[in-house]
Amino acid sequence: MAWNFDDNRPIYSQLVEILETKIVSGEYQPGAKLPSVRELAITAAVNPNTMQRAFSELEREGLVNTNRTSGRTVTEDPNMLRQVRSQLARGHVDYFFKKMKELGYTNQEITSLANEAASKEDNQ
Amino acid sequence: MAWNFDDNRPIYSQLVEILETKIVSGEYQPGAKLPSVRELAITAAVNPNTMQRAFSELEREGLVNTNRTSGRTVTEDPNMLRQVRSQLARGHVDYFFKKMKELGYTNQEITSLANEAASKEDNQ
DNA sequence: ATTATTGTATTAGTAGCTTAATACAGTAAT
DNA sequence: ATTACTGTATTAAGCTACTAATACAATAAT
Repeated sequence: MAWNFDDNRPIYSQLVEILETKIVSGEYQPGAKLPSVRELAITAAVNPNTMQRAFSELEREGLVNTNRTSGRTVTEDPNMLRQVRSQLARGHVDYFFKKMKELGYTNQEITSLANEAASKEDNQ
Repeated sequence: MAWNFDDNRPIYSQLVEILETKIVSGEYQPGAKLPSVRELAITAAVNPNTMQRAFSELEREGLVNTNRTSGRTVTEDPNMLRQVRSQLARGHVDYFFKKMKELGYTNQEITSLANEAASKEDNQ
């Protein structure tokens, strides 16, 4: 997953979303040590303060644990990981339907488009 | 469709999205006269300058026509309306799949969730 | 013990978004 | 002709996000 940002949203909140996704999808394994704030800031090409701000949010959610001098680790609680993953997915589904209905699409048309898109893309 | 904004994106760009949706979904009919900038600014509870900025974008896209002293009208070109509607829908579908795959969902899981959501919501 | 690395905090400057308050020119309505 | 309404432009102020440049305390590594 790439570190691409769109200009229309604050970077720190996009960082939160990206880091959450990397964690719950397993790209960062449960219990694994995360790169340091400075290191990740370089990787993502953002200011360390901005990365720090994103991590404050992840810390608040409980997805990461912080040891002041030895760095951060991903939570090892599998229930939390599953739950956050489901929440994020649910949010995407709801948002998708909300937007499509605003455009005037019916449930049937929406699922047809989804099935069509799934069959056209690379499998898995 | 309501005039609700989230804090994480510029209001003018959210206005563009809302106005586009109202137009291509038919809430604002083809050829119809639109409320004035000042009037819409009051309705949406934003500054007239912000609403003006949004309309500049719609004007640039060709979705509305501007008569300097008599106001704005929705385009009467049905092809343009259909095309923009499809573009917006396609964007939502693509974004939905992109985000779900980042979370580690397969095509099959994605379409299952979509079908499930469609059957649970109010029909149509 | 010394060094390097960790998270964290602070201060300053820049840029963009939004609001506010006007103002102007053209036209429709009266 | 006067009035009201149209889109449009300008200037100023306030706020937030972001970057930059440091600094400090705690700990791991040497």
